[in-house]
Amino acid sequence: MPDPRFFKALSDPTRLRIMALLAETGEPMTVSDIAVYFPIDVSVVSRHLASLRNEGILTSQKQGKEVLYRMDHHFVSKMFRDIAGAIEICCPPE
Amino acid sequence: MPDPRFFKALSDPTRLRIMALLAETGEPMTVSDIAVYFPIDVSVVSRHLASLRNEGILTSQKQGKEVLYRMDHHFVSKMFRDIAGAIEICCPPE
DNA sequence: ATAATATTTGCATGAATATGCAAATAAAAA
DNA sequence: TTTTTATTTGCATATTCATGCAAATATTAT
Repeated sequence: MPDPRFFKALSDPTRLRIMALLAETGEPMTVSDIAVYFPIDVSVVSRHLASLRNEGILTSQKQGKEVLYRMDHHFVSKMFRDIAGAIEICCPPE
Repeated sequence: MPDPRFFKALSDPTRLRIMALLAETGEPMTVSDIAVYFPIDVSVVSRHLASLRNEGILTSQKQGKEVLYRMDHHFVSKMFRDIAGAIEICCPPE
């Protein structure tokens, strides 16, 4: 089982919608780009993005004055797939 | 993406260790059985189990004065596998 | 019926956290 | 350089939540 902080990062509605947004577009987005979709302050979005990055779920790349955030889909999909695999090993479907 | 409450249920260290315990043993356990492994009050364990059950992660079955909790591994593994699949569809590995 | 055991629930409390606003920092534009 | 733009950080606040303890509930044992 992964660190509970991985799940904690995904346990907030706004952060989960940020994930969905990044997954839909498939393209990296800046903090401001993302903030457009949410009725909260940009600083709060910035903090949410930092939370997700701290768990390895997102990566960031500075480009001029902007910061591009993108999903680390290799990491994330592997994480979920590994968890599913571990559960199926210990509790095989009869 | 699933409901953030699914991840929230897994975001607590104790609840995640309860999951690991149920996965290791592979057998249903009573509240008291589980509580032995944790330095917290039984009532707290009971609440953690209820949280996991509310999200469909665990199921419970009353047996006399005891309550048996078991992991719904079909539900849980499918959930994780579906998430991994969704990510791989929208962000295919190049 | 009474007592003992297992679980849940009510209540209080301290810690974590999501949020807004203002200030700080960084980088581009004028 | 001065000013705008993008992002982050400091601070205060309200809410959520994990926890302990005691009481309530449910079921079995005596």
